[in-house]
Amino acid sequence: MPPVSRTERAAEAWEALFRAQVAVMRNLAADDVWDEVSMREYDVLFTLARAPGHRLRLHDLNREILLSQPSLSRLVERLARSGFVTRECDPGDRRGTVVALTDEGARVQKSVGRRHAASIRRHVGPALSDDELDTLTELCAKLRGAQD
Amino acid sequence: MPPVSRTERAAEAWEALFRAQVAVMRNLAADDVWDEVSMREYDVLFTLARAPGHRLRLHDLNREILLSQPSLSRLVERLARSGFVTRECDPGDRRGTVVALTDEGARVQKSVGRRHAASIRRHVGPALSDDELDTLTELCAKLRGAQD
DNA sequence: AATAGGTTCATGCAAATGCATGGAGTTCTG
DNA sequence: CAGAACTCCATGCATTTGCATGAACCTATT
Repeated sequence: MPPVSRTERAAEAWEALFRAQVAVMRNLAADDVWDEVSMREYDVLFTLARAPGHRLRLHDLNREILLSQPSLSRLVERLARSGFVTRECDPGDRRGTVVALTDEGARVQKSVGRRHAASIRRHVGPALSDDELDTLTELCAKLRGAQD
Repeated sequence: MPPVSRTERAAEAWEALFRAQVAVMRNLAADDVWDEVSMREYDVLFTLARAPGHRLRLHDLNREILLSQPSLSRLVERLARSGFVTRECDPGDRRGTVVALTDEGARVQKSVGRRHAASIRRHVGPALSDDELDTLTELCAKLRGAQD
């Protein structure tokens, strides 16, 4: 029996998305690719690598990462101590801290990223066809785009 | 330019799924629904409510919840102190601990669940059509089913 | 331009989390 | 059937996280 009300449909979709995320995440976390950085640290390095100039305001970074502002602040502090990022003062807005990827940080991101991508292929690839993967991408992008 | 290789397709789909999950999760967490239990605690109560007899072995519960075994053990300990679950010894396998929802726990789950469902409807509902929601559900279920 | 209000980030502190480990119980093996 | 290997859970301990708060800076109002 399919869901009837709009609320049920939305709840069912979110439930399915959330559980799928948990299941895949667990397998990705179990794969042996997190020796240099943790998954959350990688997420920060990856986001910075995608940003123009390999740099982002802490506040903007916080919009991409599911962490409280103080937690991200300290995560970045640890990444800086490890030499993967630098923290500069934003000349345009002196409240701001600009987090920039170092060469070493970019190297680690690529190295871990390559192995992580292979891991994703192993765990996500076999589950769906090409068309299904594309449809999933499209629907998730649409869902994300509709958020605040 | 669409992704060409199978690895790229899988990576793009996972990236989209993950980011959508983060964006939606943030909005759901921001809604004023988590006054009685935290989101993770609710996840446990919800999983128990779905289980036959409103009870589950700790080990089985751990398969549904994205937490390490010790962390879940302590989370359940807190829920028991709050009176939302009980912890009994499994007579069939005396290593096991059976976590069972109390009446109070079921009440809280329903109360929070109702508001949470409305919250999901507000944040997920407007983003996609009925057919799209169903497709998303189906693809996520398939993806989840293919995991270990 | 002075003050009030808002934004961005860091720090103190308590709570939550994960890893390593150990104890108790079960199952497998020779 | 003895003991080795494995499974399930709890606890010690260090790390990570979030909340509350405060400092520094920016912006708007008068």
